[in-house]
Amino acid sequence: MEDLIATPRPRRARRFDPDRKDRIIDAALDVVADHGVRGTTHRLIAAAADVPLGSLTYHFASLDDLLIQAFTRHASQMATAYERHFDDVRSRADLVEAIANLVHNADADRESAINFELYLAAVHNPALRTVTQSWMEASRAVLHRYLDPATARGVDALIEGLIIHSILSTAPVNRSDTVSYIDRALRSPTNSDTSPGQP
Amino acid sequence: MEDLIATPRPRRARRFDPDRKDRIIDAALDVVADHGVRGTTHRLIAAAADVPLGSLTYHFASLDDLLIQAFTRHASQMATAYERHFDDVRSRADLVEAIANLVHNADADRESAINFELYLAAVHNPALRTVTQSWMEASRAVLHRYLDPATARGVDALIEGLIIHSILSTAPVNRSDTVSYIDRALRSPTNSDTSPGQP
Amino acid sequence: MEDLIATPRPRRARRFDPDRKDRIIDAALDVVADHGVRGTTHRLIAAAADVPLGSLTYHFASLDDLLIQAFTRHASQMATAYERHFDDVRSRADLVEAIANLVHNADADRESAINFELYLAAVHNPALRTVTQSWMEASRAVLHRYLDPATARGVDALIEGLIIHSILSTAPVNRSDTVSYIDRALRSPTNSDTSPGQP
Amino acid sequence: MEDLIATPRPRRARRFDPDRKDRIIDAALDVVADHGVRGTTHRLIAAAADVPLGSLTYHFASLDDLLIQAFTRHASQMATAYERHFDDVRSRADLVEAIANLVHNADADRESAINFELYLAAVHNPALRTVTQSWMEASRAVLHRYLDPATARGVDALIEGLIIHSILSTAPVNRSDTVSYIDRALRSPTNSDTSPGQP
DNA sequence: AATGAATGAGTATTCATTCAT
DNA sequence: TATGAATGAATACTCATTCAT
Repeated sequence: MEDLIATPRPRRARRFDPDRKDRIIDAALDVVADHGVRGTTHRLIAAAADVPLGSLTYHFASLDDLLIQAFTRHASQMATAYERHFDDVRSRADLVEAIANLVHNADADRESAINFELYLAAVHNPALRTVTQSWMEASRAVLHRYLDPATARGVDALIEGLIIHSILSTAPVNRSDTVSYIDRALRSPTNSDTSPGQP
Repeated sequence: MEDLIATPRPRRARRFDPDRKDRIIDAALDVVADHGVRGTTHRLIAAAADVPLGSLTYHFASLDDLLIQAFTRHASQMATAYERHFDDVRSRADLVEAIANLVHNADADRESAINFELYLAAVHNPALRTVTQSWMEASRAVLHRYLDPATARGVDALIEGLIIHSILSTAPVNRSDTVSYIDRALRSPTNSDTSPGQP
Repeated sequence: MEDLIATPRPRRARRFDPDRKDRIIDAALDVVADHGVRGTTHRLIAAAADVPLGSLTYHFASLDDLLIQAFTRHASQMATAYERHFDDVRSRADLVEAIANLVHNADADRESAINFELYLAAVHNPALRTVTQSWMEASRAVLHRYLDPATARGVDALIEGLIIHSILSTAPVNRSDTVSYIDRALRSPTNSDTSPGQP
Repeated sequence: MEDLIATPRPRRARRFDPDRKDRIIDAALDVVADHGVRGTTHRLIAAAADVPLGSLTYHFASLDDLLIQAFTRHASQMATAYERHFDDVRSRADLVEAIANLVHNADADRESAINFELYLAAVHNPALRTVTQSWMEASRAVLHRYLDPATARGVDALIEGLIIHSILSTAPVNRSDTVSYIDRALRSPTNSDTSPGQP
C-alpha cells in the first residue's frame, strides 16, 4: 500500500479504453488471488487495473457486483480450461494422467486459490452459489465423458481434496501416490476386496 | 434524559469473570462460522461473548492473534472429536461407516464451515499454516490406525473433497455413493482392474 | 426526532472546495500551536478546518504525513518572514535592533511555540530533521548577509536561547540586556579582554 | 511493544521492594528520553521499571502526576550536576572551558533531550512552570558565582541555544567556535568595538 | 498493600460509495 | 461520460484509569 502512495502514477489520460471493464475484472481476480476476498478493496483493484477509483463504481454497481462478475468469469474460464485439459484423453491411462496433471500443476495454484476463495465466498453469499453450482456441473460433465455419473462425482471430490491438500501442505505430494488414488477411484464399484492396513 | 432512553444493554457489572478469555475464543468461532473470517470483527465477537470491546484487545494483542488462538482451539477440538469418532471401529465395514458418517452429518456443518475458513485464512497467513498442518497430521494419524500411510492420505483427501462438495452442493448427496467412493479408496492399490465409462 | 434535536453542526454542503488541503495544513499548525504536537489529533484539526474527518485521511496518508507537511510549510514561512525582517538592515545598529525585535516580539509567540514543537518532534522523527536542517540553514544564511559564518552561527544560537527563555520565563526580559548580549556576540573574536564578574 | 508481548516476563514476586517508587520515576525519565513525552505511556513505564501496571496508579495519582515528579527529580539532578560541573572553576579560562564542555558533551544528550521535553511540556502545563523556573534560576545562580546577573542570563541563553543546535544539527559543531562564542558573551558590555561582516 | 483484570472513551485509519464537475 | 474529491460509518487498536480480589 505504501508502494501505491510512494509511486504516484503518472497522470494517465486514457480517453479511449474500450476493454477497461474487462481489465478491471481481471485485476479483481489478481487481487483476490493475492489478498483473498477478505483483503480485496476498490482501491487495490483500481491500482492493479491502473484505473481511477471512480471508474470501478461507474462500471459496477458495488464491490459485490464486481466480485460476482469476476468469479463468474473465473468459473467459465476454469470450465473451458478443464475441458481442453481432457481433450486428448483416449484411454483410461490418459485419464489418470490428465487428472494427476491437474493436481500436480504448480501453475494452477493461482487458479485454485481463486477457486477456494470462490467456494468460501459462496458459503455466505447465495448469489455466488449459482456460479459454484454451474462450475461443479461443468467439471463433472467433463469427467462424465469417460465415467459414469456416480464415479464422476467421486473422482471430482477426490480431485478437490487432493488440490486443497497440495495447496496447504508444506510437504511435497508424491505423484505416484496420487496416481494410485485416482486409479482406485476409477475402479468398478461392484465387488469390494479385502481390508488393508492394520485392522 | 438520553440515558433513560438510550440504555441499550443492561449495565453489566461483571468485574470477576475468570474464564472470559475462553468465552471470547468460543464466541470468535461462532462469529467465524456465521459471518466468515471476512465478516469477523471485534465488535461482533464482543457482542457474541457479551463482553465490552476493550476486553478483546486486553486479552488478545490483535484480531489476528485472536483468530489464531480460536482456530488453534478449533483444530484441537476437531482432532479430539475425530479420534473419538473412530474409537469403535473394529472392522473394515466399521471404518467405511464411520467415514460415511463424517460426510453425511449435517450437524458437522458448523465445524466444516469453520474448517474451510481456517484453510483459506491459512493460504494468506503463514502463522495459520502450523495449525492446518497439525490438524492434517492428526486426522491422518487417526486413519493410519487402520490404513497404510499412503492410503490414509488418499482417504483423507477424499473426505475433504466430499465434505466441501456436500457443503456447497444444493442437491443432496447419495449416501450409498459415498460408501462406494470410500470403499474404492480403501482397496489395495496393486492390480488395477479394467476401465469403466465410455473411453 | 433525534435529528431535530441533535444537529450539532450546520449541514455543510461544500463539495467543491479547491484549497481545502491548504486550509487543513493551516488548521494543523493552529492546533499544534494551541495543544502541542502531543495534543494534536485528526479530530481537532478537522474541527479547526471545519472539514469532515475523512477529509484528512483523504488528503494525507497519515497524521505524521500531515504534520510533516505542516511543519514544512511553517519552516518556509518562517524563513520568508525572517528574510523580510532583516531587509532594511543597513548598519550594525540596525542589525542589533532587528535581532532584538525578534526576541522581544510577543506576536511571535505562536510562531516560536510551533517552532519548538517542530524541534522536539524532530528529535524523535528523522523525517523532520530535513525540515529543521533547512530552516536553520535559511536563518543562518540571512545572518550571513551581515556576518561571517562562525559569528552567524553563534548569533543564531543566542537568538534561539533568548527566545526559548522568553517563552518560558515568567519574569519580563529586559530589552537593553538583550541588546547587550547581541552586541557582544557581534564583536570580533580576536582579542579577548579581561574577565568580568566575581571570579 | 511486540517484544513486551512476546517475552512474558517471568512471574515476578517482589514482596519487599522499598524503592520501587524511585525506580518508577527513573524509568519514566528513560521512557521520556527514548519516546518523548508524546510517546510516554503507563504501559511503557511499567515495562521499563519491570513493575506491574497497577503499581503506577497505586503510587501516582495520574500519569501527569508521575511526569511532574519525574521532571522535578530530573531538574534537581541537573541542578546538582551543574553545580558540580563548575566546582573547579578558578579562572576565566576555566569558566570558558567548563561551559564549552557543557555543550560538547555527547553523554549529555539524554539529559538535554529530557530537558527540552520538559520545556515543551511546560508550555502547555502550568504545573511544570515551577520546575522550569527553578531549574533556570539554579543554573543562573551557578553562573552568577562568576558573572554579574545580566551576563549570567546572556550566557545561560547562549548555552541553551548552542545545546539545542548541537542536538538538532547533523554537522559536527566546531569547539573552537563555541569557545569564541562564550568568550564574547563573557566580555564587558561597555564599549562596543567595530562591526564585522559586510555591513 | 498491591495487582491483574476490566472498561469505555478516544485514536488513527480504511473504505464503499456518492456526487459535483 | 468519466473521475477525483469528498464523506461518514465502521474498523482495529490504545490507553488512562478503576476496582474486585
